[in-house]
Amino acid sequence: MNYLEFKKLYAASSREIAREVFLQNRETIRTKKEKTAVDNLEKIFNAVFRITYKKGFQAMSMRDLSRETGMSLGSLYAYFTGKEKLLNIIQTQGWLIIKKDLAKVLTTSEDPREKLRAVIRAHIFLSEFYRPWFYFTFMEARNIKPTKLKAVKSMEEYTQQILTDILVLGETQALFKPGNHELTASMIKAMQQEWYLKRWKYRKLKVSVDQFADHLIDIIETFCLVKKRAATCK
Amino acid sequence: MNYLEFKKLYAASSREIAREVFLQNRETIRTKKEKTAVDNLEKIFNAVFRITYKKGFQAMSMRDLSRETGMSLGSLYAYFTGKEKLLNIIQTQGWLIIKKDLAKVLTTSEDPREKLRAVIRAHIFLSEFYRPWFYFTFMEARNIKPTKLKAVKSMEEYTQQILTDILVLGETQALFKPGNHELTASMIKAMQQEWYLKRWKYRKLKVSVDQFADHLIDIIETFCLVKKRAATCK
DNA sequence: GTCTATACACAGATAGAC
DNA sequence: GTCTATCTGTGTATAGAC
Repeated sequence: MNYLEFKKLYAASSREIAREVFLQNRETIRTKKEKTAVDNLEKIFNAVFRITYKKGFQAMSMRDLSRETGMSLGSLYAYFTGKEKLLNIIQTQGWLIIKKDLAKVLTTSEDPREKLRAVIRAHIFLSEFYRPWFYFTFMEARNIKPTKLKAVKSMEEYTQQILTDILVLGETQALFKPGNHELTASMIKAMQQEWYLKRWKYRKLKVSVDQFADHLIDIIETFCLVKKRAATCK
Repeated sequence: MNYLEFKKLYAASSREIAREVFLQNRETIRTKKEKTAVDNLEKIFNAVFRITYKKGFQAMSMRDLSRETGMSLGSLYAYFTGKEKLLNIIQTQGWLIIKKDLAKVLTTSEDPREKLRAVIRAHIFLSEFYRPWFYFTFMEARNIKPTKLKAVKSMEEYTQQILTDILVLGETQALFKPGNHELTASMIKAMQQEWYLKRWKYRKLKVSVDQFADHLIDIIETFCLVKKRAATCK
């Protein structure tokens, strides 16, 4: 499956996320009319991503956000009780998106080789589609209060566990070589992250998301599969 | 070469870095006595790393820094003209360290296979030794003024170019398979970065820096080398 | 060379008009 | 539902005593 096909099948739109945030925060959002609220939430999130990409969340002032959205300070505070709550909403929602879509992918195949390919691709494609959400969640992870911090680390652990499990399953079926699967899973995650952390680099190199995913899968399959046609170091 | 041997041969001490900063900023540092200045600079850098690891540079106040170093606000300003200058000093110095030590490694061997291993290991070992500097430089890269931004991107490009050149050289000698070497070099960089960005994960998995480097080299050699003994997916 | 006390700007947040 | 005007805390930075 390539990126275009994936996009059609799995990804919710940016607007649907805003709608979900609205539904889950109805009691604190002062604007009750759905269309207005969802419109504004979408505007707010996009503005946050634009500003924080350049200087980070802490350095973004509410006045910056007011300017970028075209909304007044007072209006902004109708949508969240404070700056910290806004941070919280974005981080929580980001994690929910990933988890939901990854779960769908997991059920697609029984063959560990297929499964591995599907999960690696899905994660990269999701991070492409929701790049601002992924980038933000990674870069602002430090600002999470200790109470919520556990949830973020376990998200890293959750996605890594999925990969490790597939590698272990493949070994029991004699499809994958034995080895330190946890470490290999970590390396896969590192390469996946590269895609959304250094997007500017790949734009410059003119590497598409499909090429990137194929290359990563090629490296991992050459390393893990018991037999494999001679791969090129492409 | 393992980490212990590397450490003895290449790495400057944390104190020597502070001394170099002192020498390069003599005109702006108000404290003229070398020992006092270097002592305090070392204390300041360590405090900055401890604080910003948890909450980032923007969120660190000068009062935080005063508390952590045990120095007063007034004293701190004797060492840099402002918070922004402090950021600048750390980022510049971090880059100088890496460049100098990497250059030394490059001259060690003529065989591309040896060279590739040496460069990959050296980068990981340096990032282990100077972990706070690497972590800080990566995470605070966004806060650099556009005038200095070019230097940071070219640092990423510089280290990547070294890897690409080795892969291309190896291909011309029929030691490495043909392929998209630039993309492979990117993937190597991504995995190297993983080591200093997610140190907590490897502490938990009880993976040493030597194991990590070996695993990364194993993956890349399995993918790139023309012939290779059957590798385990360890 | 280092400290305390303080100036001054700007942040987050809210009250109340429209 | 959105705006403007404003409160209050905290930030960076400095002046001047010791």
